[in-house]
Amino acid sequence: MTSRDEYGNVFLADCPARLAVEIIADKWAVVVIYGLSDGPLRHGDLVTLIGGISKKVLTQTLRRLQQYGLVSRQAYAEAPPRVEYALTDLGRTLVEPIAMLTRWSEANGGAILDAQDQQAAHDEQAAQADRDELAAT
Amino acid sequence: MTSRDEYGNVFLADCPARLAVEIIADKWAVVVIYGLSDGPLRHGDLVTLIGGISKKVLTQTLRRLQQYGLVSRQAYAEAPPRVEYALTDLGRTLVEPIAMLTRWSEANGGAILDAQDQQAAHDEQAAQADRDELAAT
DNA sequence: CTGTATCCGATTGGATACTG
DNA sequence: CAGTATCCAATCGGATACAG
Repeated sequence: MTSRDEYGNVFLADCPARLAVEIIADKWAVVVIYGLSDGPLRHGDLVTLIGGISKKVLTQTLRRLQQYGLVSRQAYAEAPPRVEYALTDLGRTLVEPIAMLTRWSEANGGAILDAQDQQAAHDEQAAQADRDELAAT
Repeated sequence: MTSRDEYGNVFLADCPARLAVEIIADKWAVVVIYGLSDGPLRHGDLVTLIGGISKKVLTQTLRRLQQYGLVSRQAYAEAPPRVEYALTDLGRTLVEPIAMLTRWSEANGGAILDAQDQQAAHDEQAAQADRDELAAT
């Protein structure tokens, strides 16, 4: 019994622990869930709220989240049409884990940017070394 | 000041809160970090530990995590060559949020599968209704 | 063993225009 | 407003072969 088993084998493709990965391994799914965490929103509201997402992709994302039972869709028979999306009870249980990730981001975002800068500097240094080595031949 | 601002605007593309999303929104990155959480591993070990990942993609993922300063790479000048990957201090701070997600998966995996089944049944019902409607014309 | 390089099919996502 | 359909470019990821 290795410690890996305690974690529930994230590594096997059919393992339930991969479900969360499947869901949140989608840039937009996370943002959409987060955007709905304050309450129901309409399709157009989400488009404007979330920067850089297209209608098509938003719809796709919402459909997927519906499939998972994380988001519910309520259409009103009005003119003009109105459709509201909201988190289900199940979906709301995901808000806290996601919030934890954004908190991590806020806490460590600076460190990551620094690491990227250092990495870039290191790469540049290595590239310079390569050029020197090449020139020496 | 809306409650959204408290969360730090996950919605703007240049917001630091999106960093975690950028990192996590990669199926393999999560699994790799999780795989390294018990200690350093070699490239080949990771390939066999993680089911379904190719050498190429593993290398790409490791490079990206290096860029973020989450993973360190230690090469030993031996024959045969040996390379070990390990989480950095920064990388280790991500283990707990990720573990939280897998715990969520284990707790709610069943509910999601149920929701998918219900959704499938609902879709089938709707498809049947469509066929009926079509037949009535 | 640890990568890199190349080819190539599959999938993604954006723009646009159109329906209800 | 909400959503679909279509086209199209770009990226992803797997397989294979090759290099250090």
